[in-house]
Parts: sequence; structure tokens; C-alpha cells
Amino acid sequence: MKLREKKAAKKKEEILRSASKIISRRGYDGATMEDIAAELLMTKGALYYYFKNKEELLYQCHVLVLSEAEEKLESIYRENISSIEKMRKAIRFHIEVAITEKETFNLIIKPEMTFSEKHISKVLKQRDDYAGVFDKIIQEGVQSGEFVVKEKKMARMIILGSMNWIQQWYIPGGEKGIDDISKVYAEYLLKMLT
Amino acid sequence: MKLREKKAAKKKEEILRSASKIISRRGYDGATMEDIAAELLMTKGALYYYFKNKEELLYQCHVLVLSEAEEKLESIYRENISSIEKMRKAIRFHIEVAITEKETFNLIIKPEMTFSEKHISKVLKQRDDYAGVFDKIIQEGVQSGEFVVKEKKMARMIILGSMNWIQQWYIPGGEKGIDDISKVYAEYLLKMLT
Amino acid sequence: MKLREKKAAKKKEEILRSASKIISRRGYDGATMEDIAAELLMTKGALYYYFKNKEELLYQCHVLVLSEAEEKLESIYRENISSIEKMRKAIRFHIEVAITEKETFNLIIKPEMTFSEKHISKVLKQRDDYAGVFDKIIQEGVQSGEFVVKEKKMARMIILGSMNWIQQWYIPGGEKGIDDISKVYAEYLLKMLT
Amino acid sequence: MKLREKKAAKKKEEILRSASKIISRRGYDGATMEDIAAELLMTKGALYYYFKNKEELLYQCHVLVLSEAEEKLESIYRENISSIEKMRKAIRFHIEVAITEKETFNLIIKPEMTFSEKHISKVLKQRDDYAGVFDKIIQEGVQSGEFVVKEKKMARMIILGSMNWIQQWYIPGGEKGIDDISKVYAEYLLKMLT
DNA sequence: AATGAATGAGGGTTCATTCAT
DNA sequence: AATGAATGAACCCTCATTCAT
Repeated sequence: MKLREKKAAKKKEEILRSASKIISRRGYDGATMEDIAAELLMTKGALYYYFKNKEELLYQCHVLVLSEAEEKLESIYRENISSIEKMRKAIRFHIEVAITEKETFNLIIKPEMTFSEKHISKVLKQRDDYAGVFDKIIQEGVQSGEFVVKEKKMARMIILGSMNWIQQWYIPGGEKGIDDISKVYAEYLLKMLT
Repeated sequence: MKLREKKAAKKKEEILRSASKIISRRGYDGATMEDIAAELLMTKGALYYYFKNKEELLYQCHVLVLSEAEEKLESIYRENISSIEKMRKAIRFHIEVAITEKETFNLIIKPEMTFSEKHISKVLKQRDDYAGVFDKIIQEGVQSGEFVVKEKKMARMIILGSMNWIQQWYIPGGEKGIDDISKVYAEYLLKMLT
Repeated sequence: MKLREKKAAKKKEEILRSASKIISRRGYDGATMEDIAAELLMTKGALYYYFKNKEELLYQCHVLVLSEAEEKLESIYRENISSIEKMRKAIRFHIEVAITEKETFNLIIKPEMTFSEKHISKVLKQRDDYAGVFDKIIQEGVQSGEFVVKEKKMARMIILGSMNWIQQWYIPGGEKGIDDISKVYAEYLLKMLT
Repeated sequence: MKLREKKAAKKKEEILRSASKIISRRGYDGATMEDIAAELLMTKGALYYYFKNKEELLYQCHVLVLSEAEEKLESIYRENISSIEKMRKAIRFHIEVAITEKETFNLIIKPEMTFSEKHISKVLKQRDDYAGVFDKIIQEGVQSGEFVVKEKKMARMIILGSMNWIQQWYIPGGEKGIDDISKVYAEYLLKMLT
């Protein structure tokens, strides 16, 4: 029983990983169920054994990717370091995820166009939760006097927005590596906050 | 003949304006040729008289929107004001365009997914040209001593990225208007540059 | 204009005739849009130019067939003959339709299983209207003293039901022709009414 | 072994009862093997242990339902009462079955559309056998002078057809109950025979 | 005796595209 | 310069059926 379920759960996750890869490569509309299945050496029909339909599959992708990321982010928030250091780590982490898992992170963009009413609110909630960790870091920094920010939400938007944009121009193996980018972004964005 | 051509050109532009509205409302895949035609009280077939295919139509949208925007941006750059003021104006302008013409500006995101190889390089070139104006302002500001920026390209990326992200959360008629947003963004981003 | 429209209307009717043929041959679920299109030497897609979807196509079949039949039935009712004679003619007509156009008449059976809520009420209404003509004839016959019927609705149900069942066993070119059947049915059913 | 077989037979019958319920509720095409299995708290696959395929399952439904009905009908025929009374009872019984077990009785309609050549002749034979009991009652009644019928087959067709049609309009819990309907039908149909 | 998992053939539907008129 | 009509490819999804376990 337990074994079976575990196997099924593993398969589901496997599918989700593949799916998010394809989806971000081709876009939500561009990624066909056939594509996703092919990547997994399955047939279309098999996907429907695990997921009710395309939207459900996509939604689960979103849940998987974002909850993992949020967890990691929270752990950074709980570390016993200065707010500046937390923000630096958070920036570094987010950029890494946004780039190396570009595939899955793209799902976050334009969710209204992808999700039906049934899921949209939950999707937005999860996004807010994730962004909320950045808010908490900023808030903490302001209270400790490390940051000087009046419009905290706006600041957070600027930080996240600028990082999410990286995917647009980042070229793997290009001149600048993730490390370089992270350092500069952290430096400049922290300059804005302090 | 000349008249004919002018008439056609006008019609073409009319189509492009409508098209970009629809496309950004529904997304590139979501917008059907039928939708676009309907908005113009035309039939699908007529569009093909003016444009070879959907991609061509989209490409022309991109050209139209971006060249207009670049022109305006250049005119700001040529104004006889400080670099800080130019940047403030540029930020204000870009945000305004990105929001009020969100419709058309969305075309800029993820061009590789939409355009075939035939157009992609030209599209990217135009984007670079547009971004180049920001580079020029930064460069000028650094030379004049107004800005202190070592990684100029990165700084520009942060500026543009953060602004382009606004569409993701901006709600027309919401708490914050474009003016408010522009002011805060300009303040914070300039804080980063100076 | 008028010409165009007429042409389209003709085509629509053509499609409906073919469709009802196929549908009754294979059943509603068994009849694929491909089958229907093939019969008309069209492609599937073309059908969707004329009809929104399969249900709409089917619904229009129903409307076409039943309104024609009702009209004819009404004309029998308006003839200047005895109620007995009217009933005899109506029986004869209905049997003929039910047999020779078996294809289309089968649509009437089990409409709840075929039509969605959107159409079901209209479909049932039309069926009632058609049956209503039989009611009128019975009513008239009772008033004129030709018929002796207390449960008029039931009598009508028996009459229509028995006739609709003919399709189940009738074999074209078999021992009994439509004429024979009609005569016997009329005789026996009238015996019930008088 | 014997026990095993008995157990299997019991299970088979259980399945058939459930199946006919589902099938008639949703129609033959509408009822999926999954639906049928679910009603029995089984999985799809298990059905295939007992029945070769869907058609076989349906065929066995038909056999079960009809042979039970025929048996009962025969017992009515063997009762020591007048032909009129037998017919009245037969009518009453058939209506009851057709309504309360509407689920299973629908299988009888349009068998050609459901069964392949392999089964069709046997299905039709069984239907004929069932109808044959009505024939016998009519025949007996004619010989005893109770009925006056020349076209006996036709008369039987009218009787059965009118009754089978009841499902089309009968609404459980409606104005008329089975008792009422049976009485009127018996009265009118007997009027036709006598 | 039964299950979970997978397959594969189709079915309805949408749409960019074409073309005669 | 534009339209109505049609095509065809692709897509999402369903389901009877199979099979290893």
C-alpha cells in the first residue's frame, strides 16, 4: 500500500518536473500533452491517469515548484544573521532558482492567462506567500535600522521584478555567471534599501 | 497610386493597433485572427491581404510600438536637462507605456517563443536599441558625476526589469496610480544609481 | 446578398439531411462529425463553419424534421373531412414518416440523453406541439361523437407509441408494405377510439 | 470448485444487475466500464475477469433480464383464467417491468446498434420468444372467441409498441402511477382486441 | 481474483491559412 | 480590396482494452 502510493507519488513528481521543463521551454500553450508524455517516454493517455487535465497538471507544477522555493526562502529568513545578509542570500537564491529552474519559474508569469477561476486565487495566494518572505526580511531590516524604506511593498516589487527579468537576457555559459549576477544585483538592490 | 499606398499604409497601422490590443489581452496564442479581424469589423481573410501571416502581423506590431517608444525616449535623451532628470522622465515614460499600453508592450516578453528565426534577431536588435537609450543616459550621468555605477549594463537591466514587472501586479483603478508608482520607482531606482 | 444567404441556407439544410441520415443509422454517439462530413464530401472542419458544435447540428436536425412534419399534420387537421378520416390520414402519414424517414425521426427518441439543458425544453416543446395535433383530432372526434374516449392523452400515447415502435421491426421490402401496415394500424387504433 | 463456480456466478449476476442500472441511466455509450465498476466498488480491470468485453457484458444483461421476464410471462399464460384476464395481467406486468426496470428494458430498443453480428440474432430470437407469449395469449383468445383479431401479429406489435413507448414520457412520482396507466392501457388495448 | 498502470485509437473542436469569386 | 467557404493539421481528452504483478 504505502509502497504503491509512494511509487505513484514519485511518478507524479517525475511528470511534474518534466512538464515544467517542457512548459517553460515552449510556453503553456505551446507545450502539448504529447510533448510532455514523450519526454517521459509515456503516451498521452497515461498522463490523464495521473492528472485530470492539462490545467490540473500545470497547477500542480506551480504548487510543487513554489512550495519548495518558499520553504528554502523561509529557512533563510530564520537564519541567525543580519537582515542585510538575509536579503543577500534571498536574492542569490531567487536568482539561482529563476535561472537554473527557469523552466518551472516561468509558470509564475501571467497566471491569469493560464489558470481558470478554479485555481487562480490559490495560485496568486501562493505567489503572495512567496513574496511575503521578502516582505518579512524588509520589515525586519527596517525595524533593526539596517534598511531605510518607506514604500516597502514597492521596494519588494522592484527587487522581485528586476530579478525575474533576468531570464529574459541571461545566456547560460555567457560572460556573466550566476555568481557574478547575484553579487551585482545584491549590491545594487541593497544600495537601494539602505 | 500614391494615394492607394497611403490608404493601405493607414489601414495597416489601424490593423496593427487593434491587433496589439487583442494580442496582449488574450496573449499571442489566445488571440485568433478571427478576434483581430472582428475588432476591425473585417473578415479573417482580409487580414491576409495586408499581412502574409500571423507572425508577420505580430512582428509589425512589435516594430510599430517599439519604434514609436524609442523615438520618444530619444527625444527625452536629447532634452537639455540633467541626467537624473532624464532618467526620471525615462522611467516615468516607460512605466506609462508598459502600463497603459500594456497591450502592446507585452509583445516584448519572451520573443523567442513567438518569433521564428527569421524575425528574432531583428526583434532583439530593436529591443537592444530601445534599452540603449537607457544606457546612454546612465553613461552620461556617470560622466557628469551624477551617477556612480560600475556595472552599467546590470544597472540598466535592473531598472528595466523592475519596471516591466509592474504589469504583473498593476491593477487599473487600484490604490496606486501610475503617477504614484512612477514617483516611487524613480526615487528608489535613482537612489540605486547615485 | 440574398443569393449568398440562400445558398448558405441550402447548404445548411443539405447538411442537416445528411446528418440525420447518419445519426439515425449509427445513433447520436455513433455518428461522428467525420462521418457526417464524409457523406457530404466535406471535411470535418467545414461543418463547424455552419454549426457551432455537434449538439447544435443535431438540434437543428430535430427542428427541421419535426417542423416539416407538424406542418403537414396540421394541414390534415384542417381538411374538411370527418375526424375518423383525419385520424386515418394522420396515422398513415406518421407511419410513413416514421418509416421512410426513420433516419430523422429517431432523433425524437430519448432526447434527454442527447440534448443539454439548453435545448431540451425546446425539443420537448416541439414534440408536444406535434403530438398536440393528434390531441386536437381526438378532441374534435369526441365532440362530434365519432370517438368515445375518456383518457384522451393516454389514447394519444398509445397511438403514437405503437406507431413509433414500427421502426423496430419493419423491414423494407418485406412481406408487409407501408400501405398494408397503415391500413391495419388505422383499423385497429380506430377501433380503440370508437 | 462447485463453490467457486457458484460464487463466480453470483458475482456475475451482481455485476449484471449493476451494469444494467448504469447502462440504462446513461445509455450504452454513455456508461463507461469505469462507471459500472465504480458502482460495484471494483476496478475496471476486474470486470474483464468476468466478461470478455463490454458487448459481452451487455449481452448477458439482456439475457438475464429477458429470460426472467419471459418466465414470469409464461407463468401468467399458464394460469387458469380467461384470455382477457391473461392479457390484462400481461399488460400490467410488461408495463411494470418497462417502467420500474426501465434501466434494463431499454436494452431491447435498437439492438442492431449495440450488438455485433455475433449476438444480434440471439438477441432478436429472445425478443421474439418474449413477444411470442403475447402471441399465444392472443391466439388462445381468438380460439376461445374472446378476441376478434385477424392480423394477430400486428395487434401484438401495437400492444407491445404502445407499452414500450411509455418510458418516453413516464415520470416517476408524476400524476399517473403505474396502476393508473396499466388500467387504462389494458382497457383500451383490450377494446381493440375484442 | 483483482489492481494499478498504460496503451492507442478516435472523437470533438479550434484555427491559421488558402482561394475562387 | 475583401468575403465566404473550406481545408487540414493539431490539440485535448475519453475509454475500451490489456497485462504484469
